[in-house]
Amino acid sequence: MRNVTIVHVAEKARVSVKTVSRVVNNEPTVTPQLRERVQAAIDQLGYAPNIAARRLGGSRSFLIVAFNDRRLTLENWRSDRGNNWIDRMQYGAMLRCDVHGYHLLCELIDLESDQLARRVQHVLSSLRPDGVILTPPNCEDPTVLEALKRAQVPFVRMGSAAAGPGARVRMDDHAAARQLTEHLVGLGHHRIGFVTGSARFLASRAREDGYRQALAAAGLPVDETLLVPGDFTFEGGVSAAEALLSRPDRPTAILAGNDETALAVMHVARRLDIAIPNALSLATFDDTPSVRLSLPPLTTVRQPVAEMAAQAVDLLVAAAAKDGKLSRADHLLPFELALRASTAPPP
Amino acid sequence: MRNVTIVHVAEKARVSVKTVSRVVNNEPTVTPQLRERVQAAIDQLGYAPNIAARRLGGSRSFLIVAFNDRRLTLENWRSDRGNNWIDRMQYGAMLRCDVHGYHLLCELIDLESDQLARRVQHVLSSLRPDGVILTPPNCEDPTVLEALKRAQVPFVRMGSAAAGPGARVRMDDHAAARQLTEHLVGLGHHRIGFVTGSARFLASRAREDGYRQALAAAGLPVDETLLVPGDFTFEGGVSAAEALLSRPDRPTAILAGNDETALAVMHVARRLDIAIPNALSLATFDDTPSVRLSLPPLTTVRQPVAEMAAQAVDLLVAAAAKDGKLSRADHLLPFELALRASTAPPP
DNA sequence: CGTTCCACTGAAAGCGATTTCAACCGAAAT
DNA sequence: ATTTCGGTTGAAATCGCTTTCAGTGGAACG
Repeated sequence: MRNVTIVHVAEKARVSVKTVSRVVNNEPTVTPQLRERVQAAIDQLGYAPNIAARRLGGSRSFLIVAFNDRRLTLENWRSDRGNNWIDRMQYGAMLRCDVHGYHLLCELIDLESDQLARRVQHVLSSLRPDGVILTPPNCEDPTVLEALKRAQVPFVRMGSAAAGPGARVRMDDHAAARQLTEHLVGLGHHRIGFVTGSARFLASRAREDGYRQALAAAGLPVDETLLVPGDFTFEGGVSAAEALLSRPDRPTAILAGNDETALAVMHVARRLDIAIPNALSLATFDDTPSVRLSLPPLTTVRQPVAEMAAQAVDLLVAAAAKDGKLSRADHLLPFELALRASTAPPP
Repeated sequence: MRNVTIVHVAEKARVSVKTVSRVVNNEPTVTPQLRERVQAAIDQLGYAPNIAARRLGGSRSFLIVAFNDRRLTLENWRSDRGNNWIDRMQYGAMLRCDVHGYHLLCELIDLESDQLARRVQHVLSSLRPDGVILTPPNCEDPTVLEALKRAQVPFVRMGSAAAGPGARVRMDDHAAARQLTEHLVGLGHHRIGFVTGSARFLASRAREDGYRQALAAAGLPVDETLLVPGDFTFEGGVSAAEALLSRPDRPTAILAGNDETALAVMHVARRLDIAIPNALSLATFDDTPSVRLSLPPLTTVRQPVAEMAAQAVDLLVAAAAKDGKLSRADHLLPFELALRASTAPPP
């Protein structure tokens, strides 16, 4: 019973090794009759193809590598309230890997290490995965991207709007901003401030566009003075919030470009004694834990992490099955609105 | 530069393939001079041995599989407050894998599935890992254990005191109970109740022993009537707590056999209007999130999950390097006391 | 000085799949 | 009736490493 190989199956089914291989790989040119006989032998013997041999003989490894940042991972479980991005990514990826007969291999990398390029290259060359999944912050790291490109391994960047090599899978920032704005409009808000994100990121533009579009669709004018540039940092958020909230005709609601910015807005509001959500509604993006656990918890957009990972796996597997080339496409996935206590009708 | 194999290294270093292999595997019988020449070639070429070929040619696969329960995983990240056992396990395991040149492969299994045995067997026979790490609740599942035993793959059960095949790595329940009791004694408690755990589990006995030993060491008498049997369930905890707390000479502190029991004690205390920690101190084991987030948060023992995983990897790698046999040893690791608001000096 | 032995190095045979390519067979075409 | 062809099947080479075993040279020994 131990060590059942393709040869055993072939003997039992009285066919050649190659025919068994055809059945296992679902190749079309096998007569139904033979296929059935072979399948029966496989089932009876409990045969499962050896992945190492498959990799060595063929062109695929049936392996997908996910690089996780070591510091982030450590921070996550240390803090007891870390975001669960990695878990959700793994879960989604594993489920799809399973379906495709693939396996997910998680590797820790340290973006701060001077051995980073070497490390990535070693992992790739010893594992020779069919594809790599990158999550923030790895998917923005030039060293990692360069190493992947040099190794010519297909990869998907998850949850990052940054331009660059490899395919991208992320949520639809435009639609997210639109829906968040619609939510505020639906509550009765007319004057909605927007602390925009850093212009370097595509996501910022998309979010601003979504905001404008939602207002236009609601027949509301866009007051350009309510659009204040932020830069995704707390400090930037503070100045922007001060500008918005110290005006006599201050907005009744604010959309923050990201979570960090939102926390800054909360900070300023508290200082100015503006109650959230009674005097000011606040909504933001990303749904990091700090925002979920803040007082009050903030209304945000929740990224479909598991779904993104699933899609990433699908893309990589499809590429491997074809020619090992992955198009540089940009895939947008629907997201989830987390309506929480920070948004309410205007005063 | 692409696809550097051992042959290329051998040619560059002007030695045989076998010698390169010896250097890579750190075999002793290579002269320092040769070793250096080979190592230089390896570094210059950026060579990393192909894991698939290594597995196929040799007896090791350099792979360790960790089985995670699908439902638990899903529940964890859905609930937004799941315990981070899995993350911590992965982190610890990965770090050690890295050191040994191994790779960690996480696989989801569904304990409820009727395909469970098949699934486990398939994973093992296609991956042929050098070892398997089992976490609760997988490490108690007879189907999984049976499949592992039949496949003759070494495995480590983490965090479970249950007897059975495979090696175990867990915390020292005896010492944990002792320290928890000492903590209570240190606060000034003399009458400390103990709702013991289910007698089926070795951990229960160990905890009870630790409790007794701590009392003895402090020169306190053991009042046998303060030891009430629980069974690790909420209901069992309720009856035990009622028995303890309705006495006129009720204890000023209670040690609960596990977290579930502790929650039951809290429940009863609240009903009887006994304030924690003012009128009653409460401490427990396991540190599941429910206990961390309860009001007040409970003093507990925190399992050294990452360290246990690291040890598990070390054991498996050592076994693979030797003869592929893993002794059935039981390894105890030090733990961490989480002193929280549920324990205070007696009234 | 020849033999034995040890320490080191290398040649060749797998490991279990895929890939390539040749062989086969019956049906359609000539 | 023979050739041709498309669709199936199988034989053998191959992937990159380890394992096994044979060989080589020099020190130690009689």
